[in-house]
Parts: sequence; structure tokens; C-alpha cells
Amino acid sequence: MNEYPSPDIADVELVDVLRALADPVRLQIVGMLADGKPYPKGDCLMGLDLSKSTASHHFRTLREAGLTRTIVHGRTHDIQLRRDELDEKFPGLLPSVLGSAPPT
Amino acid sequence: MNEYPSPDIADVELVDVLRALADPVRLQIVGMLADGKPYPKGDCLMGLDLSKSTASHHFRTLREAGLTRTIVHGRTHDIQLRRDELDEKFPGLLPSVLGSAPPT
DNA sequence: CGAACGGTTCGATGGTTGTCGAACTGTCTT
DNA sequence: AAGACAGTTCGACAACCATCGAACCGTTCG
Repeated sequence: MNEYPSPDIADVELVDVLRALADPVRLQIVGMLADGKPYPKGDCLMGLDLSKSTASHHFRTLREAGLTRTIVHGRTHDIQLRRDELDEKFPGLLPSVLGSAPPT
Repeated sequence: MNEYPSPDIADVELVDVLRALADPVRLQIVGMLADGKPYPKGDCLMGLDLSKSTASHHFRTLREAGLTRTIVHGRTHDIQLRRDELDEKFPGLLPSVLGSAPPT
């Protein structure tokens, strides 16, 4: 069912995480996922003006970089920041990125 | 005298910092500058196999993103990580990035 | 002075990335 | 069953980026 694979945390490279974060859209998405709870993808796009395909591309980028996981839930998908794993592998990274005040 | 301008810290955006860090070469350079002391540019390239122009490009990218400053010293240039300013503006970011296991 | 040195700049090139619309897949609702 | 719905995939396209060699610039040293 859940055939949207995210990489094993052991294979996640810092430079790939940084590259995934180095985009305004994805940074904002990650900001909305900060608490580590799953959210419907649609909700993450509030305020963002993107086509469906572009949004899908960003979700895929985040997932393949190891930042998020996708949970299929009927016809909607929930997306979740892999906080615990990432905090263990890159201590302090997410807090610093998320703590640096997004301008709304 | 040739000055190489870096942006005012107030104008430095997180996403630009992340983009500058999201490259293996630059990540390694920043790792060598971790202690915030100035180093000759040549010394930062040890172990890296780059043409002079490529190296110059990466130094420029780091400087323009606000990560480093350049100090002209005769015919050599010293490069310095702007640790204090960055630590104040993005608390925890550099420690987490630098602390995450550099190879070699 | 003139050559070597440390770096930058320029132009070109090939690869990557962000964006979109259109077509498609699978799920829910009526 | 027929739509509506949420999302992905597929080209396509333009912008960006890492890389290089060659030419260039200012400094030091013979």
C-alpha cells in the first residue's frame, strides 16, 4: 500500500538534506510540519500558489532526501517530518532551521 | 584597493545560506573554517581537486551568501567564516551543520 | 624591469532544477 | 456506474549551476 519509499535514515546525507531545504517553497512546507505530526498534503500548501504538479515535485524531493515520509490515507496523502530520526542523525539542525523566523 | 563585499548580516536570508551550504565542496570548505579564524584560500582547497576558476566560484558563492568574508593580504586572500554574526542570526545552524560528521 | 604567483573574470558547456499543463491512477460519493 | 476528487507522472521549457580553460590583474621577488 504505502509504496512511496523514503530512504533509510542511515543513507541520508547532510548535503542532500541541505539541498532539499534550500528552496523557499520546501522550507515553508517543512516549517508547517515542524511538530512532527502528519498533515494532509493539501494543508501544507495553504498560502502557496503552486500547480499540482509542482507541489507534487516538492513533496517528492523532500521525501527522497529523507526529510519526510508519506502516509497514504484513502485518496489523500499525509506527509510527516521525520523529526526523531533527523534529530538523532543531525542534532540541532531542524531546530535551528525551523527556529529561524519565517517571515509568515 | 580591491574590496570584496559581503552582504550585511541583516540582509542574509536563511534560504540563501542553506543553498550555499548545499554543495559538497562548499560544505567541506566551511568545515575547514569552522573555528572562525581566517585562513588562506589555498589552504582551504587541500584534498579538493578543483580548477582555480571553480574554486574562485565557490568562494564567491560563500561570500555573496553571507557565510564568509574575504581579507586581502598582499597577493593572497584570507577567508573567514562569519561565525559570530551567523550564530547570532541563525542560532545553532552552524554548530549542527559542522557537527554532523565530516568525512576524512 | 620582468617573470612567477595567487586569484579573479569571462565564455562555453553540460547537467540539474523549478515550473507548468495535460494525461493518468486510484479512491470516494452519489 | 459515473463523476468528482487527490495526487502522480510525463514531457517540455527556461533558468540556474558546477565545471573548465584561457585570458587577465595586482603583488612580490629575482
